[in-house]
Amino acid sequence: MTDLEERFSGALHNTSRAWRQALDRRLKYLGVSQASWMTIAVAAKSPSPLSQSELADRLAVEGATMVAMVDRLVKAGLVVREPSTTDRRVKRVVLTQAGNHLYEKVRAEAAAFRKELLAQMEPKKLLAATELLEGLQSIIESVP
Amino acid sequence: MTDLEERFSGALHNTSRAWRQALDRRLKYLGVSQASWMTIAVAAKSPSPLSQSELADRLAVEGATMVAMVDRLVKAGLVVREPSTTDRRVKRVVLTQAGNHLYEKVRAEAAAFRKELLAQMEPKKLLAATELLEGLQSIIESVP
DNA sequence: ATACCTTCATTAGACGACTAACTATTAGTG
DNA sequence: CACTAATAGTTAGTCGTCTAATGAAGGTAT
Repeated sequence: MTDLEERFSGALHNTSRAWRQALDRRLKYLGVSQASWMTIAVAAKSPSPLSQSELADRLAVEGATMVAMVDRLVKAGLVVREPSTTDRRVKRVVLTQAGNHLYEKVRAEAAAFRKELLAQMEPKKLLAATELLEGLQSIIESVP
Repeated sequence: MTDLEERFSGALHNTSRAWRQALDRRLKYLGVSQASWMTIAVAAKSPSPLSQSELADRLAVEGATMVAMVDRLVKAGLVVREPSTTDRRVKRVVLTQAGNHLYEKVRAEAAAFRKELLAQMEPKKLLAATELLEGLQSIIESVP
């Protein structure tokens, strides 16, 4: 008697996990993980350089996590820390040329992968599932 | 529509992440994470004690990950390692009484939480979403 | 029976996430 | 203005995950 709710829960977590792993495998040759790429993407998309706190907020991770992430990205030569001139607590994260170059390549790969995976899905059903997931997400986030 | 695909992808990952985090918060008072609980659950459900490799397979993690997990569980007094009598490479993972007690409590909590979250979902839509996710999961897993 | 190959568990090192505690700096309130 | 709040970044320690390398044990083929 596999309960539908249990089945949904399993499908949700397994699919999300499998997706991440498959994308990580696909991007491995670029030497960059999804978490690193997402950080670079958010930094790249912003018109003006973001602080580490702003990056952490937009990626829904803690400040301490972002410190470690930026450490790695700096070490890899993809970004630099630039002290703010107006607020001496703040350091802005700026992409290097290598960072921008990498971002363009990775963005194309990730979009292609997403398209490939979802090509066989019926748009109507995909929309219905998206709406259900979004509704569920706000329910979860409103739980104490 | 690339837009929908991107929206779905975001909803999938965010919902899964939010769920895990919320459940972890809910189970925090028991002092056990979902990964630990899942390991204990698989061990508890098996009629005969499983080896670490079998546990790793069923939880879809690597052997090295399971070594660390069992280390923590042993340290917490929830399981013990028992050398196999027939194959001296193998160690079977056996729940202690504390492990069994904990499992019962956590299982009830997780099921209640799942029910609570999904209570407002329409069964028809939930089934459709489950089927879409399961289909997607097998597509992802068949990707090289 | 020896040489080779596979499997099981382990260790070491890295990544990515968290919380808790800390320093430095800024902003707000009396 | 001075005291207090809050914010930005950091460090330290833990968890969970991975890959790669290793040692011990079991199988297999010649």
